[in-house]
Amino acid sequence: MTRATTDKENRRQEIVQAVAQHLVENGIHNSALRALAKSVGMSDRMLMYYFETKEELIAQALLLIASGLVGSLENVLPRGQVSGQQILDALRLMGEDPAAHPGQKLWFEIIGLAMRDTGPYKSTAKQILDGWEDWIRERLGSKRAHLAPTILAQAEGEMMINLLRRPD
Amino acid sequence: MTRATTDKENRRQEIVQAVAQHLVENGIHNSALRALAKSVGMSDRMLMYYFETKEELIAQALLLIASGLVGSLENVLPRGQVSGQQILDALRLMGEDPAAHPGQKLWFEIIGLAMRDTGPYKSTAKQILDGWEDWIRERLGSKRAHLAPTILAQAEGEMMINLLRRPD
DNA sequence: GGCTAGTTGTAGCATACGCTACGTTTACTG
DNA sequence: CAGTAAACGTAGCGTATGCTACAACTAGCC
Repeated sequence: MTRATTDKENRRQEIVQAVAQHLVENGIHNSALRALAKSVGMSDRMLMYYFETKEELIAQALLLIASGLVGSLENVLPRGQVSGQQILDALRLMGEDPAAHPGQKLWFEIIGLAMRDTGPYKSTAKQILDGWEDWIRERLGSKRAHLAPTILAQAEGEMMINLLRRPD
Repeated sequence: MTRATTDKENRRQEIVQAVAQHLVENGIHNSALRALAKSVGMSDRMLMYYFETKEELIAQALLLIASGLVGSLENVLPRGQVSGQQILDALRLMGEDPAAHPGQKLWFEIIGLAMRDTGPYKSTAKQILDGWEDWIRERLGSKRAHLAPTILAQAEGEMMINLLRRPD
């Protein structure tokens, strides 16, 4: 029984992984249950077999994306004694990478949904935001840690405006 | 015939007005045709009589909101020779007014939809963004006008983060 | 009064969505 | 091998959505 549980749990993780990828590539807007099932390679019936509701599935996928996103930041800058300007420059550089754009779009899609919080979007958005702020604070060092909220806001604002004004 | 056209046009404007109000109060997420019709005080059938598609109706309402929003900014600060800090402070003060929150939520909802641009959201978002940037540039005066994009990003980022972290 | 054009109500179509009923297959245990 | 529970496929339910067909009413003009 424990073995079966483990297998099922592994399967669930694979599904969450595939759904997360689908979300990044296609957005929440184009993620009906049937479309997700197609991306995962199974029927929507099976998604409901492995997860109670669509909302639970999406929540887990967003969680995975959030942890991956914050984790990927970990090694791009050393901790402590980095100036705010250097942090902003690093974030700007990362933001310009076209490979990062789908994830950024998804991020602001989540924010839009969080505004009328139905479901897991608001908590996920807060979590990602906190992750970023912690990351900034750690680079700044304790002496300038109070600048973190301002730098975060600047970076978020620039990211949003760039996405809106980009042609694509 | 010209008279009939005028009457119909007036009626259209009234509808757009009511729909705009509904959008600000309830968000795009809760704005199905039948819900809009109820707010306007007519049947959804009539909405389709006055407008070709729902998309056209929403687009016009968003346009009205955008122009009203930028227009309301006009007299809160004098033009020219205002420092970036003063502008940011003024925007922060406005953003803290609870009466402004529904509009702000709608704003980020529009941005989220603009990310997968289906319909009028992206152009409306750009338009509002340009309006704000122009407003900032005019307050700064020509000497410091180049600071406008940075200030705009800072203000947008702070507004977004505040909305996400607010309890409600 | 008839006629036409603009206006409105009733009812419902077609599609998409999240989710489920129900039966069948698979795989493991005794 | 028999029996049982997990794993899956097929089909479709109920609801919501954007939109429309169709008939009826109203108003102005001859």
